[in-house]
Amino acid sequence: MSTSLSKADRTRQFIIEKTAPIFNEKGYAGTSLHDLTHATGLTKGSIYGNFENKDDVALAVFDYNHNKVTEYIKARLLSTENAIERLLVYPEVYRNYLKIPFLHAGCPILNTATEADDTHPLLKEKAANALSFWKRAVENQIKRGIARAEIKADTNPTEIAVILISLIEGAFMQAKVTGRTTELKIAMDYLEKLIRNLKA
Amino acid sequence: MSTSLSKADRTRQFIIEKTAPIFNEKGYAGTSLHDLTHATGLTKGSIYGNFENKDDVALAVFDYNHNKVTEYIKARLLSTENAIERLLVYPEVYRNYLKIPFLHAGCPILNTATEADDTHPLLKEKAANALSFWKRAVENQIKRGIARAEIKADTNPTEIAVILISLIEGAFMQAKVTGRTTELKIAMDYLEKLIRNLKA
DNA sequence: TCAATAATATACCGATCGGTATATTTTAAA
DNA sequence: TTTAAAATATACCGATCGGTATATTATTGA
Repeated sequence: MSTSLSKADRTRQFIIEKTAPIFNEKGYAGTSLHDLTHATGLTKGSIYGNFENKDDVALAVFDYNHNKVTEYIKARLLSTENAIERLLVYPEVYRNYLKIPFLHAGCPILNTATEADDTHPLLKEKAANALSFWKRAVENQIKRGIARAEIKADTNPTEIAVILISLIEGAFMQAKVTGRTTELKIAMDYLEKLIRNLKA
Repeated sequence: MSTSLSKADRTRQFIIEKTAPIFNEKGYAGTSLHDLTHATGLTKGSIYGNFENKDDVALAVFDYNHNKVTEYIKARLLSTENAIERLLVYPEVYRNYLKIPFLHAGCPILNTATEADDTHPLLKEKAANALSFWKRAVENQIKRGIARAEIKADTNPTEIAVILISLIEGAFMQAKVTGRTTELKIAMDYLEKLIRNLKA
């Protein structure tokens, strides 16, 4: 065999990859089984042979979408050692979201959080965990920067992390709904200034 | 008659008021006709006698929800003449969103913008207009504050408006999905500092 | 190469979707 | 009080929803 994955594992992955953009675009309630069969070219029988139900697909898709963003950011973070430069990766990435295919339909965390908060406990929990993960990652970058004497010692890691996430998500939402990047650019410019001001 | 409104007008208003929280909670795609009949105690015939279709209800409900928030903010804005105090109304209101019934299910702009951006052009436009309206209102408060010499003359009204909106929406989303207000509090504390720093 | 088995397709289920034609009831002006 | 019109309820439509039992096909270890 050319791969160690079973046929089912490959089909499962295939379904996730093909339907990921749809869930991110239309949301959980807005995505139908027909959308899944149409996007994959498979039948319901095949989809239900690999997933328990629609929920099961949605949860796997969230992980996939979130992972894509995380990997993309991570690769850029590791391209520099400097803590300030690393923090600047965030505004840089989201400012250019139009150039990043899997961010076109929106931030998976934002989309999922907003739809699922009152309706879908499992998705809600996944979105909440993703946010915690993101916050901790930013906090750790700041702590590392303080330890390396690249960031002011009196910087509050949690505060900066929360501001960074809020600005990105809030501005991203505006960009998506207005169809222009004016506000996103303003917010990311401000965030960059704020980050540069952390320099020791 | 005790009111000048026709029966139909009153029923129409009744339907809007009763279904407003549901649309804000479940979203457009997640709200069914059954939800509407259940919430109102009316039948489909009655609802379709007063509205053209589900879209028509959703659009009217968005206006209603958005108007409620706007009126609430406006009343508090007018309680003070000072520009800084007026700007502080925004973090103060959203920080306490749990105490405000029609904000429990989330900010109607955020909810609508996130769901409708790729799926529902009319709702998307309404959300975009609401954002423009909000931005202009904040800008005008800042310009007024500069004219009254209460705010630094070199303040950029648009920049502050965008930061204010982004921080509120981004932090609000986090509060809704995590179920705690820690992040919202941090973001609103920061926003208050930022606003107080505008003082001339 | 050949079975056993795993994976996928077909055909169907009841429930619910948004929507409507028509009958009944309520409103309100004369 | 009567009556025409407006408002609401009833009963139904076809389409689509998520989901499943079973038949067919493809895979894979022996």
